[in-house]
Amino acid sequence: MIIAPSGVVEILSFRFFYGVNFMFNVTITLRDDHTLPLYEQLYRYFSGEIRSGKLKSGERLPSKRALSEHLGISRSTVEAAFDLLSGEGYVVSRPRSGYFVSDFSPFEPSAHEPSRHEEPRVSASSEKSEFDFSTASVDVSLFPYSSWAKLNKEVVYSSPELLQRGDRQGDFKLRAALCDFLSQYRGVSCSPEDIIVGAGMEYLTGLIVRILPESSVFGIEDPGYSAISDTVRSYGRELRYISLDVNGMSIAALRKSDVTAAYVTPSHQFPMGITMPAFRRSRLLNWAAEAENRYIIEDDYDSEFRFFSRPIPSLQGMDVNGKVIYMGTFSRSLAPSIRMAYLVLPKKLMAKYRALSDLRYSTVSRYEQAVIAEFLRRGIYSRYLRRVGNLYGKRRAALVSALGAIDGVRISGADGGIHFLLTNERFSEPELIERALEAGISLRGLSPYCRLSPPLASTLVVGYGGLDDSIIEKAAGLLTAAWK
Amino acid sequence: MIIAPSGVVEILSFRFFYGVNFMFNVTITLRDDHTLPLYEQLYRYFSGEIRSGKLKSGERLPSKRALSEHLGISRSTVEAAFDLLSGEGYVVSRPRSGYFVSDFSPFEPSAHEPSRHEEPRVSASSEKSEFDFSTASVDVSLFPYSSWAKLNKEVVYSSPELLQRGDRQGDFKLRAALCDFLSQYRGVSCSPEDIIVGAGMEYLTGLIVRILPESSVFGIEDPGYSAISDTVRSYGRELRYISLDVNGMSIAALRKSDVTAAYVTPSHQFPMGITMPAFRRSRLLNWAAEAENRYIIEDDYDSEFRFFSRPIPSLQGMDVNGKVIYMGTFSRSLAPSIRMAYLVLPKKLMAKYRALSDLRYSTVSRYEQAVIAEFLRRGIYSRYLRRVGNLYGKRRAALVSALGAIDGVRISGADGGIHFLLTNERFSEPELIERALEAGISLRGLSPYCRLSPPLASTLVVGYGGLDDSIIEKAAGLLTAAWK
DNA sequence: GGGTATTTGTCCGTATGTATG
DNA sequence: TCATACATACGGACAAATACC
Repeated sequence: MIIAPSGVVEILSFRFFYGVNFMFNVTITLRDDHTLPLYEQLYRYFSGEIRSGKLKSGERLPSKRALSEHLGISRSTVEAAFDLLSGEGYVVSRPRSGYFVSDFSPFEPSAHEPSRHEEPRVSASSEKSEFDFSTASVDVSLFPYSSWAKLNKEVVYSSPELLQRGDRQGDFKLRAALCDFLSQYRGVSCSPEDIIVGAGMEYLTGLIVRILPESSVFGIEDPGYSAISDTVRSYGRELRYISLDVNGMSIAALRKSDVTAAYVTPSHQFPMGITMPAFRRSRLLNWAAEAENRYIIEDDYDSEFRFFSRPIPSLQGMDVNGKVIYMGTFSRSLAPSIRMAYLVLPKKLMAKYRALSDLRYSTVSRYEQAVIAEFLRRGIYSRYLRRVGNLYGKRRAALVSALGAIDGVRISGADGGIHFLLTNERFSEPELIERALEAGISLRGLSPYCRLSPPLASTLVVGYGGLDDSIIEKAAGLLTAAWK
Repeated sequence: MIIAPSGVVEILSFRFFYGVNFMFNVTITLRDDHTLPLYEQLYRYFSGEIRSGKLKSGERLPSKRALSEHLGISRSTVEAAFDLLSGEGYVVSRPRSGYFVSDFSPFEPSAHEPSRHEEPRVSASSEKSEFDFSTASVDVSLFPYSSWAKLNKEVVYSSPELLQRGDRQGDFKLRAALCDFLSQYRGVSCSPEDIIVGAGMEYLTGLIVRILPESSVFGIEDPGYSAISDTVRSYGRELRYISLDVNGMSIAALRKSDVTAAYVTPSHQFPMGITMPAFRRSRLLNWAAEAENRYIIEDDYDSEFRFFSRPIPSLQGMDVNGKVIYMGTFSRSLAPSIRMAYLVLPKKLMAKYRALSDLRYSTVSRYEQAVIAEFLRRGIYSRYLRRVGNLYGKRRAALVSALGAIDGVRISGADGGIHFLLTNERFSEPELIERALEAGISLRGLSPYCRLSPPLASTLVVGYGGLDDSIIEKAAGLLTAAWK
């Protein structure tokens, strides 16, 4: 403790933990004339906190040891204060356990300030109506909880090494497993060195924007939607909208633009649901090969779920010129809360990534990396994908048949992914939405994803990832009535 | 004590328990004229009891506390009596045990020492023969594996909701728990709304750079080291080096510069180990308050571990003008592989964060967020911090005493954190390093952290977070020889 | 679930300062 | 100045409760 020269007031401020991890931040003012003994000050502090309701009944006080250590005073001093408190009924001692604020509050009823942090009411995003046709929702009812929990446990006890800093690109084991998986299921050709694991797609798109030359001009699909457009804007880079034709991004439109980085979702284009055919893919690759600074960003969105046609190998796998940045995520296939996504970078760009000196650590917990790696290695992930794919397939079939039966309704883009387009030319898009809403069903139109006029009029984007199977018939009935 | 009106004799009768449940029944007669001092009366009483054989040899007297309390007199009074008794051989004191009636042989072969030799603590990675003096290493041997695994399991099964997309700032529960923790533990004043949880310090520094005005000029400590310098450069922002004085970042130097965002580590400056005193803190805050666009970035580096001086509440807590960005991390306190850090933003900057539309999702797994939240809520985290702090404290003490004993060596900046400075002016800094290296010990000098010449010549930065306790003596021996 | 290390209230002796005659 | 009584503060030892593995 610091005692200042005579007359001077010295401020001691200190902190400590207590009980369910509370910490006080107390300021004790000690005068060199010892106006108030330490234990008295302590006593006053605590009794005040208790009276004011900041320390609520049942809460634990810090242990005498912890308190004395953190304050740098003797345990007995603390003990004296605690004795006073317990003598006056503020606290009760539970031997070898702690001091707890008394149950009854014999003191002023205290204008209790229980304004502990109130959890904000569900925001619009997490608000779940009965009919969830959002394209962002995914079904997690099949999530392999027990495998996850079991692997977690295994992993935690596996090696203390996993507590240490890991590779900034992601743990090698994970990247190796991912490599195998991608090569086998997505025709991606890469080695673990080419992979970067990061905390979600958004993080990785930021990385891409930083890695590509500053002069890059990003081209995104129109209609389309991707976090990358926001990212590009956030970083002050140029952005162009490239129109689609039936096979995906129009090469003609791309050539007419000054775009150097084309962002595409060839697997199951959002929102049109187009799967880019092989010949278009090769034309796209040709475009990229024509200039040094041209790149393709392949977002392998929703590639995990296909129902009819065989999955088409990734653009990345067809590329021989190191022009494709491949990206995928576990957030959509496994669960949105899993913040893990991956990039496969061409060697040249990987060199630029390595030069980014501010990225020295992975953004993903190594435990979670290890769990996912085992998921991949043991085939749990692919089994899970099959099961969920099945579920989605059945749901899609039920939904397509139910909605397709409505007069005037046509379905398209439904051969994969977890959304499709619904067209009903009897009404305009706003009318469709409005009438559905009156029936209690919230639907989204195609226009919001379009810069130019939508390629399909009177069309809605229907997501069924989060839809409850049991209400499909009901929803179809309601919509039939609404659109009559 | 009751003093009766003059002349009247007052009888105090009392009884108390002691030892193996013995009970005295004593009567003391006190006269108001104080014919005999209390201690004298007590002395007479006990000596009489002993002589008369009522108190037999080996029996224990009541403790001074118990006696004084039950008699309503001061412990010193009892003590005076006991001193007399023991001075005259009636009783012997067995320290920390009690007073015992002597047997007639005046001495007892003093109570056996239980010989409590310290078992050398075997750290988990004890087989490492390396001398790890890196400042980046931390000790994870005490990591609460089972709590972690258990909570993980709990959390996985707790609610399917945790699989869904979470709040981009981090789950509310975590932020609330963090809020409580920071407020109590670090004197940070904030509400959950002010907090952003992200995938590590590096990610968050990137965020800060993006949130602050583009015209910002960042000032970092010299000597110093922070990911933010790389980040600032990566984003093409301006960077200045601000010199330190003994109290941390020099306000004079800061004022001379055009810096608008001052990055500081007030808790335990790296590498100098300076803890910024309160008056410097308030001057820094004043600097920030003087202009609209000025901000302080408070990196609460190594605040978790302090050994001597009392922790000083955070700058953020002292700030009333919304000028401080507070940042902390679990990576260093819990384990490097845990990729979770947090920002506390002033309202104004939080608004700018919310406007960043490319950041729609949290970068941290919700499972891990939930686990950490429970860690905080249940006090596991604070207990863990205490335990690790203890470990570091002991290691620091051993290391300081071992290295400090080397001729010419001075230690500084060792009152907290997990590194300190070692100065040995017998050699130049390169010589110190070279000679240590020849002895097989890799050490780092102060200069690499300095833009200008180091404030201390012949100085090394010694980290001991990852050091094996068992080799401290050996290392000290080697260094003694190397620096002879 | 059982064993061990740590934490914790409790009790203890001790040292020093101070007010009051 | 001294004796008396009290006030304040310190840290060791112990056993039960608890955390951790």
